[in-house]
Amino acid sequence: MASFTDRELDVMAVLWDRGPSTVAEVREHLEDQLAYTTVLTVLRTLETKGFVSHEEEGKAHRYAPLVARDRAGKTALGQVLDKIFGGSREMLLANLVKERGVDAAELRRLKKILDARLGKEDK
Amino acid sequence: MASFTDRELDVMAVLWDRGPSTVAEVREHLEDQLAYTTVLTVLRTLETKGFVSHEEEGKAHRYAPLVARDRAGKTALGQVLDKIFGGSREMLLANLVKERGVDAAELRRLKKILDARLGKEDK
DNA sequence: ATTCTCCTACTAGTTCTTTAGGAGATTACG
DNA sequence: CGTAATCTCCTAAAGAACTAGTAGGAGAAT
Repeated sequence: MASFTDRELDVMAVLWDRGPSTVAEVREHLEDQLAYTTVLTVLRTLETKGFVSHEEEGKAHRYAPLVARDRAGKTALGQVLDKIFGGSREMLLANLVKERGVDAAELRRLKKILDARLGKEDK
Repeated sequence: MASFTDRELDVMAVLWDRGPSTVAEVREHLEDQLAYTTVLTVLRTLETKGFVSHEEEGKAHRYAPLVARDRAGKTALGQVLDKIFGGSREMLLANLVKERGVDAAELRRLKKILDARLGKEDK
C-alpha cells in the first residue's frame, strides 16, 4: 500500500478519531493553522489516492476514511520495524516502553495483550 | 530531531546494520538499484543534515552514522504512535504482534522485556 | 606516458508535497 | 430580493525529494 505524507497523516488522524467529517471540521481539529482550501486540497489528494471517499451533505462534502487505522498502522509500523529496528520486535518494544512516561499500570496492560495472544498461539 | 526521508532511511539502515561503509558498499546493500552518484548524493545530504560523517580512506570516503538507531527509533516510533495509534501503546503493541508470524517464543521474549521494565518501575 | 578505472564534486531535471488564492455556485438571512 | 457567508473547483507556485549525468582527479595497468 502506498503510504501517507506527513500532512495527509494529520488529516487521516482526524478522520480516524472523529469519523466522517467535513472540511471545516477537519480544519478545526488540525493542530496547525491551515487555510480552508489547503485542507480541502489534502482531502482531495487523499481521495485521488483512494484513501478517503466523500458524500454530499447540503452544499458541503463529508469525507470518510476508506483505509482503517489498523491497516495503515500495519504498514507504517512494518516500515519502522524493518528499516529502523532491523526487524527486531524486541528492540522496538524496548524502545516503546523506555522512558516516555510509561507507568506500571500501562506495562501490565501491555503484558495482558501478549498473554491474550499467547493463549491463541497455544491452541 | 528532524527526521529522515524514505530514501535516507534506506541508507541509514545500511549504515546501522553494517557500520561505517563506503558509497559502493552502501549501494550494494540497498534493495533498490540506484546509480552510484545517487547513493553518493543521499549520503552527502545526510552529512549536510548532520546525520552521518565521513573519513577519507584511500581515494574513497567511508561514511559513519552519527545518529544512533535507538534515537532515530524513538522519533519515528513516537510519530507512528501519535499520528496513527492516537497515542495508544496498547493499540500499537496489538498491531505489532497481530499475524505477521509472531510465534510463542517471541511473545515470551517480549513479555520479558516488560517484566524487566516493571522491575525498575517498582523501585 | 597514455589509457582505464574508481572516486568525489557539481549541476540539473522531474516529480511530489505543501500551501493557498481567486472564480463561481449555493445556501442563509435580513 | 440582495448581500453575506460558505463551499467546491481550478490553478499555481515554492520548496523538498529523488535521481542521475558530466567533469575532473588520482591511482593502477599496459
